[in-house]
Amino acid sequence: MRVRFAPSPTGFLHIGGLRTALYNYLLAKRHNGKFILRIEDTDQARFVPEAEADILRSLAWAGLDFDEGPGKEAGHGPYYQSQRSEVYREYVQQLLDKGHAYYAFDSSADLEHMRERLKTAENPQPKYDAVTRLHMRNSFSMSKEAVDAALQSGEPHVIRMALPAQTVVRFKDQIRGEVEIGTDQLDDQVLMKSDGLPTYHLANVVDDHLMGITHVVRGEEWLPSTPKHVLLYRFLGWEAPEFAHLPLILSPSGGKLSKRKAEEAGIPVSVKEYIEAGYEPDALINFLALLGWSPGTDQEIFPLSVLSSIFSLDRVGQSGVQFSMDKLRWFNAHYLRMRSPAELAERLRPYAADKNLTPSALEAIARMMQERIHFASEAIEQSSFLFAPPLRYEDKPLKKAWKAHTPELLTAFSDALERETDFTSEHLNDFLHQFAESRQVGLGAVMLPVRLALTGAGGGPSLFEIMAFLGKAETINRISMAFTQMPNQLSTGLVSGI
RNA sequence: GUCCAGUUCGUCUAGCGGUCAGGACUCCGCCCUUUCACGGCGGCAACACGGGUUCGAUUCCCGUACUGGAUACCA
Repeated sequence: MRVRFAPSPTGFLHIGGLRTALYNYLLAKRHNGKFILRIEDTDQARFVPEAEADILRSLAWAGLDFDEGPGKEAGHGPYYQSQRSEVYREYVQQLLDKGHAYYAFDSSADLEHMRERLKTAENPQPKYDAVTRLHMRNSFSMSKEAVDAALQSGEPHVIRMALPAQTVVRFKDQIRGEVEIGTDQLDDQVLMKSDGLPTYHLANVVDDHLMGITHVVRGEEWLPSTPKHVLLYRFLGWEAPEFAHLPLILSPSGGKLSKRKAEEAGIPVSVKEYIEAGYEPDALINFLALLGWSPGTDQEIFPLSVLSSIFSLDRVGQSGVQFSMDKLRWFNAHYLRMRSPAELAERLRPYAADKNLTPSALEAIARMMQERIHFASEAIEQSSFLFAPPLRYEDKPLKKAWKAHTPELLTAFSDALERETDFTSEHLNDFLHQFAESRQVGLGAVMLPVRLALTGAGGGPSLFEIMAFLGKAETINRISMAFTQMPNQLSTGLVSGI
């Protein structure tokens, strides 16, 4: 089995493109086949120079390594369509010779006029078809001599596919079953543009055949033009590959996930944005895998390696799917939690660049924040209390924490802490339990005010971990600050001295 | 307009003639916990509609509606 992902370098890799690449990759891996990358750069007008590098970078980030492609020649290259012009010329000549293609000299203005003239309410988009072509400037309407002369004089022209009239093209789609479309619904597709480059339709058929592609897995937007491709294979005397058209990713507001709609919904469209936002690649991959494919069981967590062994086309859905940031966020948090503290610490490092933290301090933060973050970046953002005393306390827990006996309790606690030498979280845990017991108070009576004094918030990581991280001096310092600031905030709503 | 696809909780989905229509995300409640979170338990919530076929349709067939895609010298 040989499959390919064939993006066009017209922009940053789209999230939907990544999913198409993923499904191709998984199918290849599942069957010990080859995953090929081909750059379809036949549109000079829309070419974006940095797009290819972005595609390569995005695929590598996601872990989708290709077996053949740019920089990985394997006898089927080149893998850039712009470098294969000779190849296309050869086959288009065959089509010309067999009468399955013809020259057309119409300018874009001519085409516009034709469409304008033939346009009616019932037929808003007139086709360049078996009837229309007789009234245009091409091999059908012109004499052989006139055509030759035009070619000789270098008149701009395209080569169009001569569609047979009144023919029903049937093909099997791996996901949708039998599909049939009549040629009366299609037009004489341009195969070779006036700039000498092929259109997608020609290039894709020629390349897929020459590269030995056995399964074409692509987006559903290609379904209606597949009959043209089937016909092309037939005209060229080739066996067509299997086709599988994936359901499209829809925006939550409906419609294809376009750049504009995605932005409105707060969904990044390009993979680049996910990389920059610090998403976990395995989380995105897992999410994308389940967006249109189902394993048939209740399991949802699948690393790429596992997906590679269980993926199959027959479990790909047929209907469009909406992208859900909520679900993706959940996957991201889940994968973050699956990391070891050391691994997570490495993920956090870029976000703590300005903090000058030791590896063990970073790992301590990783442990404290692991279960309460959805993104790596949040660990540092949400633990600012580790680096500076609170500017104010949360009102609700403060009211709950500040009782009549609290000052006295905190004083005693602070004094006892002063005498401690072992400031590990394990020991602090024992210490605090003993303290509460000796004072005949519940744990909460002392822990809530202390937590508030240290972090300013009613919730958060283990108090003992926090104390251990801050160290003895800072812990005691923040508790003593609380003596004046807590009553102050309670009576005036403001914190003094800050 | 025409053609091609599609339609199960808000979302992703399981289901392939007989199920209390299952799971996940979101939301809500309870438990665990010093707190928050994680986790556990529980709850809200779906077969687009109308005809057939059948003893019986979410499941098969036909139609309608709706949704999406295509209709370029773009992919």
